[in-house]
Amino acid sequence: MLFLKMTNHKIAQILRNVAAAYTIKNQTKFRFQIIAYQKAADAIENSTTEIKDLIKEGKLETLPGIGPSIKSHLEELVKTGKVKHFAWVFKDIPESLFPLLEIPGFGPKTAYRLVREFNLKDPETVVSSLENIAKQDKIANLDGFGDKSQTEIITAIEDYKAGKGKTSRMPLPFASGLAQKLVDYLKTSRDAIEVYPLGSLRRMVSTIGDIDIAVSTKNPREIIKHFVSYPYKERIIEQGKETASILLSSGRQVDLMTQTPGSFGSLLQHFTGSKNHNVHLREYALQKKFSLSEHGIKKKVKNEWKKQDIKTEEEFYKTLGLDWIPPEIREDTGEIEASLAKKLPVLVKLTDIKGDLHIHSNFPLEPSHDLGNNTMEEMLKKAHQLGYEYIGFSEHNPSVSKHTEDQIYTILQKRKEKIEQIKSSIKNIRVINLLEVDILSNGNLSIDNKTLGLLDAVLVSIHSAFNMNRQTMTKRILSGLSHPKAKILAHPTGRLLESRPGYEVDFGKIFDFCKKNNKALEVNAWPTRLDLPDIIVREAVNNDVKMVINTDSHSLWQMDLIKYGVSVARRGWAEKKDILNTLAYEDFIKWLSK
DNA sequence: GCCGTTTTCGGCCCGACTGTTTTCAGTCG
Repeated sequence: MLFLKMTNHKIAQILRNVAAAYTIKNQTKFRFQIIAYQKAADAIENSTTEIKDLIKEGKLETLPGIGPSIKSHLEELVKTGKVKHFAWVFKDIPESLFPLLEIPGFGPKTAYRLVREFNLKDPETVVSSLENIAKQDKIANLDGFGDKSQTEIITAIEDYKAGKGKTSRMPLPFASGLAQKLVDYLKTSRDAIEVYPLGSLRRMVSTIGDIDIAVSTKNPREIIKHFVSYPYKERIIEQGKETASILLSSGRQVDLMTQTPGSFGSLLQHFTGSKNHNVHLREYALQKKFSLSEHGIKKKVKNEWKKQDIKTEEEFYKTLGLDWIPPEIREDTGEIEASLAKKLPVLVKLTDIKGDLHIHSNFPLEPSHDLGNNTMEEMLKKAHQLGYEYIGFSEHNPSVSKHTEDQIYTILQKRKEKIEQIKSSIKNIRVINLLEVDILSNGNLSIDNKTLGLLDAVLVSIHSAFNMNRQTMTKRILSGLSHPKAKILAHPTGRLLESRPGYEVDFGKIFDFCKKNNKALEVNAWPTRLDLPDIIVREAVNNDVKMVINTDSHSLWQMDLIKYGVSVARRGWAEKKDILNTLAYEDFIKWLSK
């Protein structure tokens, strides 16, 4: 039955389509329903639990933005595969309209107008058909359209088909590098006083769509002229008096906003987002007779709005009676309430990290997965430079198919001798003898007890047979994790950003087990993993489950990526106490041997 | 249609930019 396979993403999409359909039906009459359905879609997209499981557990209404009405519609959807009320909303709305909404510049009104005008009915071909129609010069003479909008439609569709613009997201470190180039370029202008990357980059979101940059200046005209002359731009998307957007030849979009130094605090706050954070903040502010924007804070005095310039972000929040909120948690998931109550978390910091426990050296232990590129000595030197107290080597276990148990024992015995020798010669950093061990599909660890005895502890992880159902996978992981030597579950969801969704696991059960048995979950800092995902980190924190932040480094330079793991932990509201590798060596070892 | 540190009723963010318009609708974030 089809509906059983309905993912959260799919359900969110249906709700967004409902909002779009309401917009076409009567935007004024349904304006609050439109907002409500969009909010509900956001909540479902961000939920870590499948909607059908939430329904089973009777917890659907715990999602913010889901009330009695949408709840009953979703129950109907999951039970029967369709919803009476939605059928009514979608009546007279051609299905072919929805693919067009994926294209930048197309909203419900434009899309509806065009599919009706040209009688486009097939969702599969609507985009190409419309492109042809535009190229045949048939749009420009419609009422409300013109040559320019026709050209824009062609460009937008071509970009969309080529995957340019807002159609894909890039890993955070890649976006940081790209943004830095823009920042450096903008700083070459005399008129640029301060330049910062903001938006999802500043909030350290795992993947970034477009790059947002703010400039403090007394001369926005010059800054914008300079910006749109960026040598690596493909074209200018828009260019106004205080903002502009360009498309890079790499297909990425960059948005620029400017503000005078005296009001720069307001722009920092506005352009950092998130959108939901800002909307909530503005609603809260209204109660206090404040109106917020990127230009400043207006206060209502005797029925007249009086504008106040805001220089810094701290001042912005303070004016509203709030503590400054770290950008990483500005997602409208309780941070405004926490700030108001003076109960914001003290988030873990990069400098709190005292060691990295997931390091692959090039010690030749003939693994079935990849070996590292540097010697143990080189990696220790790097760890010392990073200010660490300790490091754990955790290469993959030797290949099971290519060795006998005795051979594996011998390899790891040699490795242990090597580590002992290093311990006696290198004194400025402590070494822990770990290993990354596969959990086989039957739940057993891939090496035997005798060999495990050579090690201080192991990280366990899934590297095969990903396609198990939730129950079996959960059982498999708990079985592997139940070995006394297994202390850390590495990259717990197995996801690869933008390419693999990760296997299905019941994290409720994993949390219970970890808490009861002193196990930890890894926050893997590898840029395309960032696994645990931030929203699951948040649940782990709420369940008092401990974590470690590791890089999974296979080369020296990768050890610097730890900051991205820290940012994931921060986005999950993790404090120092939640992260075990903030402990001093003695305390960490004490936990490891518990 | 949702929600609550004025509220279970009566609210619901704010502004830039563009194109096609002579004052605004649509889209975006």
